[in-house]
Amino acid sequence: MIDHRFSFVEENYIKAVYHLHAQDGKPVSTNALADEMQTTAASVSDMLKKLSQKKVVFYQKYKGASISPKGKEIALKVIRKHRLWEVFLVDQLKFKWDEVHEVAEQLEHIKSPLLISRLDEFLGFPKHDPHGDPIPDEHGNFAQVKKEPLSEIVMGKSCQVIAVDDSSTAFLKYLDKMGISIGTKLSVEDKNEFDGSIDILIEGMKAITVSPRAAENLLVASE
Amino acid sequence: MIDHRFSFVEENYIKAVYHLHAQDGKPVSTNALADEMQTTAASVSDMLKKLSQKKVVFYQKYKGASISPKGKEIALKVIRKHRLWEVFLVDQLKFKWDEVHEVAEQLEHIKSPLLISRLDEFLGFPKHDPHGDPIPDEHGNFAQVKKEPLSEIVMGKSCQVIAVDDSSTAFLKYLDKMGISIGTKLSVEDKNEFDGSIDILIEGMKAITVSPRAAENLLVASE
DNA sequence: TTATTTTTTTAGATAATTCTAAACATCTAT
DNA sequence: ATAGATGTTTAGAATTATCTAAAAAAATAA
Repeated sequence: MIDHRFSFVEENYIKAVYHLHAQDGKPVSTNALADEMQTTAASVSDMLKKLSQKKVVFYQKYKGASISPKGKEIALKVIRKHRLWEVFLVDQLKFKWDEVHEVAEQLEHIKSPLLISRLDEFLGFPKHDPHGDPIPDEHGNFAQVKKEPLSEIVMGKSCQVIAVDDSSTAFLKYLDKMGISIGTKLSVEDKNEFDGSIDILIEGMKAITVSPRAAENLLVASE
Repeated sequence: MIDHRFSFVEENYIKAVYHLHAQDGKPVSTNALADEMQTTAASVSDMLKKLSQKKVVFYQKYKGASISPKGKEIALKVIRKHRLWEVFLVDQLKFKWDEVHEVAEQLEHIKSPLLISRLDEFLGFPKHDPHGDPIPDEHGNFAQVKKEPLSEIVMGKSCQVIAVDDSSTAFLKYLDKMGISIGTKLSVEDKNEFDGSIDILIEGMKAITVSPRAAENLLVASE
């Protein structure tokens, strides 16, 4: 079995196809990929043709692309690396949530299975990255917890913050100020009809009100 | 001042010119570089022309290349990153001496000043890498201890192992077995005329004999 | 259903890095 | 000092990833 070697750029395309394809299961359009990759539709077209030949995506002209089993394997390896490095940066090097992305984008392409298994061990085999996203194991398996926006939780229910949909600095700063982070347990106390804001009780102690905008971007797992 | 961005490949050439140039201060020949970079003289020629335009090397056709102040600055930054990552791999991730090089070659190109300053701090501001080579600070300064091969040390003198000239697995395994590592203090007890082997006393306790070949590749600082 | 708009693909160029083969410069030994 | 060996550079081509502009296909709206 020939083990293709993929360039950084190719890995990024594979990851993007995986992410966009995973969202709804429908093939990813050339334009959607161009948007994601910050490039032109022409470049995407060329690259999809190549990746299709390398059998990491399924691609039909004018019909978009979807991820192949081989592509999924590669994507999950890169995602595993990305998220492990994020844990390292935040837990060990005291990076803030919003400082890790650019660096992890580089580190995820380092090729060394030994490095990753040692890093995983060093970090204590974490199951989630600092944004609450699950970290695949070496076989690409991960437990996907059902994520819902806080805005969808019915009144009275308890839940735990496991991720955010918006990773902007502004939002993360807002959460910091509110005393909300990944892992925070809270219950929905009331929903205000007139503006959609939600009253929550953090860890059964502090009562605060969050805006509808915030509630849509806070992803929680209900208990 | 325009801040050129250098590719991985360019950084590797700059590093190679710095290392080879530093050895004796003479300009580096095209062939020597081709050898070091595992490529052809033609490729080196092309690259030197480019690096000369970017003012990181001084280069005259048929006369070889030497490092410029700007090139030295870049080389030292890359070397600093390489050695800090080596410390991380060995001290934190339990890599062996001979497992770190390939991975560090990749990690040294990650661009993030914050990452490196945090890593430096995390590691406790180490002054030497696992092979005993000094780690430049953020300004490129490092204390160069006078390194001599053990074979040059006069009888009766005490010294400390600070580096190795040969990083082959075979040699490193040999040292492991002998109980010698970076930092080992020893004294030269006797030199055997007939085969050039040297009797040493490790830490004033264990007496062993090392081959002339080993003595040439063990770099020590005499006290 | 045909015309118009949008999306996607191709064609043709550019830039970076590498290669082989051929030309050229320098060194060395007679 | 010159011929042959060695070292170095140029010329020309291949590869990867990108772009713009133009052509082709698909979607949409009258």
